[in-house]
Amino acid sequence: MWAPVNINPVTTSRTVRDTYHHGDLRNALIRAAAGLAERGGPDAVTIRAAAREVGVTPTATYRHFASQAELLDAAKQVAFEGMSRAIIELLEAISEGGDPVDIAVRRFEASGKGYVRYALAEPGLFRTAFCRTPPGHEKPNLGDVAPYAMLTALLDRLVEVGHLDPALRPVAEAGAWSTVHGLSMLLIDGPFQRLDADERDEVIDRTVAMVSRGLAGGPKART
Amino acid sequence: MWAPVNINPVTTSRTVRDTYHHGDLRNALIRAAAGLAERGGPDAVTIRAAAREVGVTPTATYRHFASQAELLDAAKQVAFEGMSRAIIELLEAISEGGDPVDIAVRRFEASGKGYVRYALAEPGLFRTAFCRTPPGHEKPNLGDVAPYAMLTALLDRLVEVGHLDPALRPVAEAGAWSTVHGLSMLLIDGPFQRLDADERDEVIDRTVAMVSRGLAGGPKART
DNA sequence: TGTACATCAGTGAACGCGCGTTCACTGATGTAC
DNA sequence: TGTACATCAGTGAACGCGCGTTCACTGATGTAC
Repeated sequence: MWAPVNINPVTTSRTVRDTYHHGDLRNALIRAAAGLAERGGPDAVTIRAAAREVGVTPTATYRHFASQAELLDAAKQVAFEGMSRAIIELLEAISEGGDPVDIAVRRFEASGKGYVRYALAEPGLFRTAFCRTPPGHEKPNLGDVAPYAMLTALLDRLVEVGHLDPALRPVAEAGAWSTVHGLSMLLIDGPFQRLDADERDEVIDRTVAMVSRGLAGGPKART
Repeated sequence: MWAPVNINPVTTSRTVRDTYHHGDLRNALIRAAAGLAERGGPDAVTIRAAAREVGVTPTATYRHFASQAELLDAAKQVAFEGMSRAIIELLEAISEGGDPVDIAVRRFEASGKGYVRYALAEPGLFRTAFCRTPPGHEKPNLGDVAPYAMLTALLDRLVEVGHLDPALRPVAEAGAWSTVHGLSMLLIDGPFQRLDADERDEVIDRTVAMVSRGLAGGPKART
């Protein structure tokens, strides 16, 4: 089930430069930063390490990024993009046709599993995507976060199709996102990190199913 | 709803020592480490800062802790204890008597809200409780984590009382914990940190309710 | 087509910082006699 | 009750590290004439 798929094509090209001018330093630094994040998480994303990776003086970095925070932010963006790509990949694997409710639910569940799968496959990037942003630098708009927009669409579809009670629709994003996010964290850094592959799969399946049921509205539903 | 309660009595006593021998340096260092974690999260827990706080040489710390990792671990334990206390406090506020199903569900939901509440009240300690442990130093046994044992008991009770379908009982801990953990993370460091107090309360209430319904088993339950 | 020169993208040395950790030491404590 | 001495819990100086960031600079580039 969790076959290793090349989820994120971030390369760690350690290309040695042969000209004085690099030509594409900004992008090279972003790639290096992403590679550092992949291997060591957000703490590994430093100006000096990225410059070293690219084969350039730390000072050169300041032509392209005002500070370390900006470089980290770039890595963060790469991480988010990788996550979106991973989720979309799983979403698109769901065959169309058949019962629309079933399809909508399966697409929703696939997105959740894709989220967790990305976290397990790329823990460093996952941690980077969600590392603390210094106060004042947060993304102003929640809708700008791609996975959030994706989730909103999936939930809207669940309402259209009759699976999700409209009364339970408000802020349903929070519940769904929280669950897969928490599960990811607990699996990669928390108390669930010692689970073996089978236990992990069971936990993921049952947890995602729990969210599906919870959104549908239980028999003793309490709003 | 989220009235400020003194959840964690960790003091930051900056008591100046008047004897050469401290008398209780180990505990003083733990208290200092917890204070640092409270104010600055896990990254702020350093040997030097803790020693400074207590008014002692960094070297003195090594009489009581083999390394910085051990000091951090002590702070982590304090954080977990604080969390347990906060949750128990809310649990015990639920009046007994009346419909046992209702009580069991309300206790379960209170524990979830207590978890999130602690994260919001003490983000630094919360982050410390769940900060990455270097591989090989993880807690060996999940049952040793106090909140986990508490959660298990609450879920067992939900089965006894007939709210939770026994077929859905296995690994239900994972689903419940994941949701409140993810919600906490997204609220304190993630994309939900900009929500105002009302939005936040709505998100918490609806998300916890979603878990309750999901555990009970929805109309279109898919195991 | 050739050249002067402004602009741009890098270099290299240096700063100050806080960290974990080690070392040889010394002052305080308490116990055996 | 007094004292010698072992033990213990601290000190103080130092190490090497990697970091972010600044400075004056220089080599490469490309454009105007």
